[in-house]
Amino acid sequence: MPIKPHVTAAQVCGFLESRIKSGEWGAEAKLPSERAISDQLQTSRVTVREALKRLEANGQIYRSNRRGWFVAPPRIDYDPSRSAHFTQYALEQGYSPYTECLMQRLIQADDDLAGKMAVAEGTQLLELHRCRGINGRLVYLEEIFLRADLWPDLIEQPPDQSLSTMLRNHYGQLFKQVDVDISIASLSAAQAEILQAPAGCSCFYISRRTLNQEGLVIEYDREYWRHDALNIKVTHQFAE
Amino acid sequence: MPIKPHVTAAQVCGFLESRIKSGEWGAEAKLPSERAISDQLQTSRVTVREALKRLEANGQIYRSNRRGWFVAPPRIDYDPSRSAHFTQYALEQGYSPYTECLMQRLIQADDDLAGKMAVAEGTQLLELHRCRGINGRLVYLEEIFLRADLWPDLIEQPPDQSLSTMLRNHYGQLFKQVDVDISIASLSAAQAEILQAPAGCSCFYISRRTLNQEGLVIEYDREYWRHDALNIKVTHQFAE
DNA sequence: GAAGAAATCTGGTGTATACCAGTTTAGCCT
DNA sequence: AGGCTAAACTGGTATACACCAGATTTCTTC
Repeated sequence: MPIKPHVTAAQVCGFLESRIKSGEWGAEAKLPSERAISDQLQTSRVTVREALKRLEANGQIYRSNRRGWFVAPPRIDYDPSRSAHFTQYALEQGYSPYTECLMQRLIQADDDLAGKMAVAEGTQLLELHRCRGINGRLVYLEEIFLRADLWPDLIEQPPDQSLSTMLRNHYGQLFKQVDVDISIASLSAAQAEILQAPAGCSCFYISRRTLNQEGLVIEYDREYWRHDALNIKVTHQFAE
Repeated sequence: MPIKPHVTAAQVCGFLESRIKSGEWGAEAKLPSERAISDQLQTSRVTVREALKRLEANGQIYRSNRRGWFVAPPRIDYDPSRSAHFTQYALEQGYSPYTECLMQRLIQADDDLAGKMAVAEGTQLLELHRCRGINGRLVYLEEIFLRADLWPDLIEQPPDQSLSTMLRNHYGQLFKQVDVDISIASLSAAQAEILQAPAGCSCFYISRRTLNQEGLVIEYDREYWRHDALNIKVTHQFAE
């Protein structure tokens, strides 16, 4: 008959959750360290970590590599079918958006990319890597692929402005259709490092193919979102 | 200077992944037990579990409570904006769909539901809980809410047939618009038990509001999907 | 005060062990 | 062959401990 029954991970979850819900720990607040929590609740650090991972799984908290655990801010609403700019979405919802171009280069389409963009293998493509954040926190990485023949001067452009606006205004392209794929993936080691997330962290994977009126794929992009940062909203109107 | 460097979780991931990708362990195959893997690779069970959880996070494997770990079958493609029946989707993709009605009752709309369905608080609603699977594996739970005044006889109907077909044919309703919300949540203890998933397991949360031509909310449902079972595909056509 | 080095703190990852609660299997009995 | 029981097996969860690497803070030095 154990004198002191074990403190369970579920109990630790409850303890932490009540403090988050009560507002004692507001958005972006730093939680006590794992060791401090395990001392306070008379349990082991392993149990505390188990509890923290469960709260992380449903997006209530997140961690920043070796800096600590933080209360997750509200999710951003996002409609991937609208090809709309992240910047506008973020501003409309009262956030401070941030974009950084990580890489920009010309590549040749491999088998997979050629299929996705409906071009011949070896076709020259412009590849852009960007990361984007709100309120100082990086929330997703994106890899953009554009047909080099359609955007001959694009590599000269400043990469931080809204790409969709630029494509629309400067190149006069009109979007006709967007195909969106959403699933769950995990971050590669390199991606995890950029987002300051742990190795193998699960994320939202969103890929989009944008077609113009002639049916050409004018943009193909892959986004890797922190799973706790995003709420996807899609509205579909049925044809009459 | 350590004589035997530690076996890392990443190495265990590599070991398991190579066997899955090579086809040595096909879809639905049972992996060796955690203890057998840790013995074979000369590492601890904790490290093996860490590796298994990473593969679980990106949907390569899944676990069934206290039965073992299994190779995840291909994801099912699903377009939540089409209000289409799961059964049809599954059949088209060559799966054997399965549906079971777990619960069916009349309730009164609380504050939250009243808002979602655009009715007054206290309005009588029909609530249905179902679970659905493909090829013998449960993949999601759904909670459906219908206005009792619009479907007076529905509670008498056999619950296992396609609800959307039934609504369309039997009640002559035409769908006009669907609002879809997608995010990540975690399963409640009760939900986890039904899906044979571990406590606090992360899942896709999809909620849908279907409006008819008069703008009435004729159906509101919440779906909780195994995160590894689903690939969401949405196509959006821009207006001319 | 600014710059740089060192100590401290934090999560990340590994070791070994233990016991519990369902699932599956093996064996026994009828 | 069928049915029951008990043993073995599986993952789930907890203990305690140790060391690493990066982030942060503090202290020292100029």
